[in-house]
This record gives sequence, structure tokens and C-alpha cells, in this order.
Amino acid sequence: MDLSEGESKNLHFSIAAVERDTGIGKDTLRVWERRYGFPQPGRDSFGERSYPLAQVEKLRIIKRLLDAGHRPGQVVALSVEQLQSITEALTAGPMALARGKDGVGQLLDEAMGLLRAQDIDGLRSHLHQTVASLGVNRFVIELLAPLTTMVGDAWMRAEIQVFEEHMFTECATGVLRQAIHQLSSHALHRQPRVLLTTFPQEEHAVGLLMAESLLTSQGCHCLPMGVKTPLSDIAKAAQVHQPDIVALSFSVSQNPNHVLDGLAELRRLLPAQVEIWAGGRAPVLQRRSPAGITVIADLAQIEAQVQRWRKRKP
Amino acid sequence: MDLSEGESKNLHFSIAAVERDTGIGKDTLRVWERRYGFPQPGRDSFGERSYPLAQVEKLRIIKRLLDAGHRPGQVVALSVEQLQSITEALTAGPMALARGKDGVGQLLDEAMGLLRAQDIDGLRSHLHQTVASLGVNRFVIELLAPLTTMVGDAWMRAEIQVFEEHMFTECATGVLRQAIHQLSSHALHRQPRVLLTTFPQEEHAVGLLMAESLLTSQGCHCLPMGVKTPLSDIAKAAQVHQPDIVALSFSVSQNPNHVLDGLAELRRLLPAQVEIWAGGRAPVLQRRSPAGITVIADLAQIEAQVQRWRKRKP
DNA sequence: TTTATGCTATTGTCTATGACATATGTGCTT
DNA sequence: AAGCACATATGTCATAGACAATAGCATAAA
Repeated sequence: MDLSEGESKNLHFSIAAVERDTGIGKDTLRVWERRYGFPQPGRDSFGERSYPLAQVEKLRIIKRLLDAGHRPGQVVALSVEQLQSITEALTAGPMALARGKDGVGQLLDEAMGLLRAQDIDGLRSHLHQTVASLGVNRFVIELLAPLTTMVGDAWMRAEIQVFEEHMFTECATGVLRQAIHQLSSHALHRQPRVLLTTFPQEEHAVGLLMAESLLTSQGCHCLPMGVKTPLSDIAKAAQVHQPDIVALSFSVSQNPNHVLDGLAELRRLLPAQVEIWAGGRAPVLQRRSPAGITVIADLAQIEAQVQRWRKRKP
Repeated sequence: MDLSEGESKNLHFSIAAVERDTGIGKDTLRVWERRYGFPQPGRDSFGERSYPLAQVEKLRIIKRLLDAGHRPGQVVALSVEQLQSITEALTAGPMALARGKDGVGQLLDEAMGLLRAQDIDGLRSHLHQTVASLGVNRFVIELLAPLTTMVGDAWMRAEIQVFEEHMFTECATGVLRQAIHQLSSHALHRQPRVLLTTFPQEEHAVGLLMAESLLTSQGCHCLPMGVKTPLSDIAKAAQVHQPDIVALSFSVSQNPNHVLDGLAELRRLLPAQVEIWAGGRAPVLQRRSPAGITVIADLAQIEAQVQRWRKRKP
């Protein structure tokens, strides 16, 4: 099967591996090749497409531009240089934004430095310390969220290894879980009750944990369900546990149609009085706001949304 | 597109929706239809496949049997009743075994009762309490491990819902992480240094966390890397972090050849002085012991193995 | 200038069938 | 039992055409 994916030293990828790494479907990859002349994979000895690393990386850049709203016809055929100049124009803004507006730039740089130096234990204690000194809210919003974005960007640009990203994720997970545990000590029957999970394609759990920690610190009663829950099971769980809100987290690489279709489908499956909150960095959410869905464009909005819910529910 | 997924009250699904809900690929769904005559979706007004709910549910049962080692040709064409009888036969044996041999049957039954009653909050505090009273070692080995097995079996027999399994996993994860955090608070430079992860196909993280908690309680220095790490990245991480041991966890559903090949490959990638420990309920590991690999057939063996390592390393 | 409306190009995903490498099982031989 | 050869089973890839849904744009109306 595809144990062989990364084994060759020159790094060629099967179409399935490219789909997994880029989030671009097999059909789409083939049709781009047919229509735009890119990607143009070689063929292995079995006549199957074999994508060199350079093309996969270019595809990743393209994917980011698509996520940001560009259209395939405009960007797929461009050269890497052209793509990069567009990307730079695109990321210059938000980057500075994430950087400038908070007062914890120092801590952020320290964390990034520890990560770059491969000092995971150091990073872990640094994060624990920061939670203690800033409090969960500021820690998540001002430090961990930007840090996660930076790591994600670095990964996109292949500046960090897969295993470094794994270790960072593990570290962040541990710190968040610890923070949640400390917050949630007791006090049942809090409101609102929030069921947290992701759609089946979504593997990233950190965004969900960040949301859970913020919600818990707002005094909500969280019902975490981990990642990758089929829609029908989200509905069944809601039937049993009667949440006021179902909160979903989406990462960048999600297929826009899957996200929108899934949300529409879920809206249909859930009773009207149950709110659906959709958050995360999936670009569709920033652009469109599906009917009956509350889009949480930014973690910092969670507090306001909880207050809104409490006001409306006497 | 598939906005139409749930549009009719009778719940029909597009092929993309079925892939999402069952984890069976589109190509595979079409080829099963061609070869085994099941599933046999209707067609919507656009001529596209439209799967009724009943067939999707049957596909889910089939998927479970495939994960348990059955082959498509044997099961895809069977009736729902036949499938269910196979499923029941499959899980009857191990059940009794897990039950009799420990002394905390009472606590186990309580936990299972809470789970059955959907009382997740109750379960969580019950588990936290048990950690405190039994200590991490006995908690993991005598309570959580059997409980996880029971839940897995119940899931196989479709006695519990997917979402219940998710919530249980989430609950166990939280309790374990909390336990690990409390144990590891201080003392760096402990030995041995153990790098923990799973192979790319393996998604289950609870086994890994159980191992981590036991190792930590033995005073080992754990370097957790989460799940699904490509082999080459395990090797790279080992190069950077210089562990004494690389510990891997395998769940039941792993393909035996992938496991053996992967272990052989990893053995080749790592320096000889780095031990590889392979644990988990993957059946291959119980039967064969690959060269250069330490098989941990049972969580209770971890303590002895750590002591062995410490004796050999002066 | 702004707001509707309709046309056209774009784009992702579906359909169909064939091919074949790899995994698995069977039976034969040692 | 254990090893080996052959046959079957199985997932995934390939090709090429079709078309619904979307987005962009131009024109008409307010």
C-alpha cells in the first residue's frame, strides 16, 4: 500500500500522499493537470503519477492562496516566485497584526526560541509558567494561539520538521489539559452546556482544547468529545446530553464545501434551539456565514458570545 | 453537489457523505457495488448514487468487521443478521478473560455503569478518585486498561454509540494527562529517556498515554510525540533527542505486515544501542517477536523492563 | 453611483470501466 | 510444522467525459 510514500531518498509522492499532505483531492489534482498543466508529475515504473517534492511544496503554496480567496485559474499556472510574492503581500498584514497588538511579544519569542532550540522540556515549563502568570484567557489568546499559527506557518514553509510539530502539539495539549483541569474543578450545572468536537476529516485537537479552556474559564459546562465525530453521532450525543451549544473547530486545510455542507447538514439534524458555533482558521468561515451558524472568527470573541447567550437566555 | 445529503426525510447520502461517515473510500464503494452487489444505492435526479440510511449503517458494521480482520469478500455480501452474529461471536471470548483476574472488579463495574448511564462527569470524577486511591500504577493496569478493552469490545458489538466511545476516550485522556502531569512535576535528567509515539496508521492515543503514565511513575524521562509519526521522523527525532528507548503502541486493528515491516525498518533506522519497545493489543505482537525488538505483551511488564534496562546500563 | 439581473467561464466532483500491484489464502512439498 | 509457488482477492490508480454550482462580469434599471 503506501508505506512506501516517503521512503525514496529523492522524495517522490503518490497521488494519495499528495492528497493527504495538501488537502487537495485526487480528482482535483488530475483535473488541474489536465486543465492548467500543473502539477506535472512524472510516472513511476507502474505508470502512476509520482510528484516530486518541489511540486508538492508549490501545491501547498497554491492551497494557501486558494484558502485566502484566490481562484485556481489565476494561480495554479504561476511560477513559484510569482506565488511567493503574492503570498508575502498576503501574510505581511496579519503577521504584524498578531505580533504587534499584544504585550506578550517577548514571551512569544521566548517560546519560539525554545522550540527552535528543540528544548521541549524548557518549552513545557515556560508555557506552564505563562499560564500561571497570565491566566488562561490571556495565555490562550495572546500566546498559544499566535504561537500555533506561527508553527503552522513554519510547517507550511517546511521550516520545521514533522516531529518538531508533533512535539509542539503534544506539549501544548498537555499544558491546555492541565489548565482545563484546574479550572473545571467542580460546580456542576453551569450554563451554557457546550458540546465540543470536530467533523470527521478534522484531526487537529489543539484548537478545540483552546476553545474548551476559554469556555471553561467563562464558567461554561463543557462536554468534550474529541475529534472526528460523524455528523449523525454529534446529533445523537446532543439528544442525550442536551447541550445549549454545539461548538466545532476547523483547521486551515479543510475543504470548503465539506465544511459548509457539513454545517448545513448538522443544522438540519439538531433542534433549532441548539446553537452551532463554528470556529477555527478555515478560510470559508471568515468569508461566508452560513444560515443558522454562529461563526467565531477569533478566539477572543468567545467571551462576548457566551455573554450574549446568557443575556438571551434568562 | 451534495447539499442534498439529508434533504429527504428518508435520509439519503451522496457518495462523498458515505465516505466521510464510514471511512470507506469512494473508489472502494463503487468497486464493492460492482463486485459484491453491495451497497446498491439508488440514483438521484442527476444520476448520482444516493445511499439510503440503512445501507450506510450496514456499511458501518462491515467496516468494524474489516478492522477486526475480516475480509470484504466474506462479509460485504452478507445480511445484517449474519453480520451481527459474526460480531457477537468475535467479542464473547476476551470479555470474560478481562473480567475475572483482577481485584478491583467493583470499581470496574461502577465505571462501566456510569458510562452506560451516560454520566460522563460522574465517570470522570470516579476515575480521578480511583487514581488518587489506587495510585497510577494500579489504576492503569487494573482499572483503565481492562475498562478500555471492555469499551472497545462493546463498540465492536455496537452496544455503545460512537459518541459514547469518543466521550469515554476523552475522559480517560484527561484523567491520564492529569496523572502524568502530577507525577512528572520535577526532576529532569532522569533515565532512561523514552521517546513515545505510534506509526502513521495508528490513531489511538490512550494506549500511549497509559504507557507514558507508567513510565513516568517509574521515574523515566518521557518524550511524548503524539500519534501517527512517519518512520523517518521518528528516526530524526531520535537523532536530536537521543532517547535510550523508543516505545511504540499498537491497537488491535493494525495490519500485521505493516507492523512487522515498520518495526524492521525502524530498527534499521535507529542506532543499535537504542532499544525499541513495542506494546499494545495488536495480535502479531503476541505471537511473534521480531529481531531487535522488545515486545511488551502487557502493561504490567513495563516496570520489569525498566528495571532490566537500569541493571544493564550502569 | 449603486443595485438588480442574466449570461458565461470556471471549477470541483461525479460517472464508467479497465488495469494491475500487493495482500491473502491454498495446496503442495520438504 | 514450515517453506514455497500459485491463485484469488482487493484497493487504488488511470482515462475521459459530463454537469451542477459558483463566481465574475457586463448590462440594465433605480
